[in-house]
Amino acid sequence: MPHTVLSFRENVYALCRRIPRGRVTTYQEIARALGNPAAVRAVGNALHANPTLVFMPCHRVVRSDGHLGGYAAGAARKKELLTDEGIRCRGDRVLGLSQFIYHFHRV
DNA sequence: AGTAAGGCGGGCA
DNA sequence: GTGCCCGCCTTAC
Repeated sequence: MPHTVLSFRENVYALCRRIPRGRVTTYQEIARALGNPAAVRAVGNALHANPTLVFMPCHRVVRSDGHLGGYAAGAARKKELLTDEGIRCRGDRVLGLSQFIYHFHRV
């Protein structure tokens, strides 16, 4: 699915920015919200390339199976940030993901 | 124009 | 739980 105005990346960032504090979403959710459900991997790619780590809560994006997934500044840092927001983890897994998951309404 | 690299997901052993 | 494999999409080179 070609994107006209905004690049795929920018769309990913836009969605990522609206994940509330204390909530998480998944790479898959983002891909689906973009109408490109098969682009899960590209979503991770885009977040990895994100230039503004500080204003981009990409630490709130985790894998659909509950694992933390990657983070440019390291998974340990990702875990820290999530913990600070009240999301508990054990090992490299988020606990009770379904309670905190944020679903986007369609775009 | 080909190709490889990813912060993935799902399936199956 | 752990692996491995295959499919998928966007970017950068």
